[in-house]
Amino acid sequence: MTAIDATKMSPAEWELMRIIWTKNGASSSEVIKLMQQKRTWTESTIKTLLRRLVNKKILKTVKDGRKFIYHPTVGEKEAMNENVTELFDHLCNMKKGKIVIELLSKLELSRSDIKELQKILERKSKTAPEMVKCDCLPAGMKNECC
Amino acid sequence: MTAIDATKMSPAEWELMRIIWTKNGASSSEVIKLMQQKRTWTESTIKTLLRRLVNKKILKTVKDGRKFIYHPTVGEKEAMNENVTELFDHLCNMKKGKIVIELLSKLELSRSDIKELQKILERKSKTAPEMVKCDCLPAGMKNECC
DNA sequence: TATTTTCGTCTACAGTTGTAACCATAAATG
DNA sequence: CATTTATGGTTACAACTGTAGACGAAAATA
Repeated sequence: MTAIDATKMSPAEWELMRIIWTKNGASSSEVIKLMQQKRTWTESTIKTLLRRLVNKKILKTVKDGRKFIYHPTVGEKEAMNENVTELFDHLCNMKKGKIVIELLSKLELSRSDIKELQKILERKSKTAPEMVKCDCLPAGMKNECC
Repeated sequence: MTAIDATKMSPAEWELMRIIWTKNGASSSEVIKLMQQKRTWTESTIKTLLRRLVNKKILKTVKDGRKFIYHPTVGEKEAMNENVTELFDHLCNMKKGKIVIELLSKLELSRSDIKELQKILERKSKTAPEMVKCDCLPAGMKNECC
C-alpha cells in the first residue's frame, strides 16, 4: 500500500497542514505569513516544519521559479479520520459511547450532519447490543471492569 | 487549578494506564505481567514507563511492604475526554461533523448510548445552523475554504 | 546459609518534536 | 553597482519517547 501515515504528523505540523489544505497548496512565504497570524513562530521554525513535512512525504514540492509550492499528498478528511480512528482505537471499548456523547454534545453541527447522524443511529439501534464490553485487560481475562 | 493534563501521556503510557485504571491500582509486577500479554515490552521498559507516569503525577504510589501500589490520580473518563476534545480542537470546524459521522458509523454502541445520542441530536436540531464555517485560516480571512 | 527471585533505581541511547539561528544565493531596489 | 530582501539549506539543542541493560537490596527458597 502507498498509504501515507497521517498519524505521523506532529501537532505543530498539523497546524501548518490545515493552512495548506485549505489553500490547496501554498508557497513557504504564504504559509509563513498566514501562520504568523495565528502563532508566534519565527520564519525559521515554520521552514523547519515544512521541511519535515516534505521529508515525511506528507507534502510534495513543485518548483515555481525560484520558490517552491507545497502540495499536500494526503487529503484533509482522510488525515483527520486516521487520527480520530487511531485515538479511539486506544480507548476502552465500553466507554467509547460515553465519550462520543460528551463530544457530540459540545460540537457545533449543521442540520444536514445532524440528519445524517440520526439516520445512522436509527439504523444501528436495530441491532445494538444491550452492553459493550470493556477490553482494557489482555484478552482472555474475564474482567467486567469499571 | 489542580487539573492534571492527561494529554501529556504518551501512547505507551496510555496503554499502561488502561490496565491500572481497570484494576484500579496495581503493583508493578501485576502491570508487567498483564502488559506482557499484550505487548512484547521487557520488564525494564514497563518499569521506565511507570516511573515516568509517577514523575508526571499521573500515578501516585502507596508503599505496601517492599513494593509499591500504583494508583491513578486522574479518572479514565476525564483523561479520555481531554484527549478527544484536544484532538477535535485542532480539526477544521466545518469538517468535524463529517468526521463524527464516520466515527459513529464504525463504533459499536449500546442501546442506551444510542438513545442518549438521539436525545442530544433531537435537542440540537432545534437550533442547528444550516452550515458551520471553516476556521483553518487565521481569523479575519474571508475564506470559504474546502 | 548460599542462591535465586523480586523490586526499585540509575543510566543509556537513538529518534521525534518544538523552537530557532545562521548562511548562501538570487532577485529586487535604491 | 551596492544593498536590502526573499528563499531555501544547514546546524543546533533541549525535552520527550520508545526501548532496554545493569546494579543493588531485600525476600524467598533451596
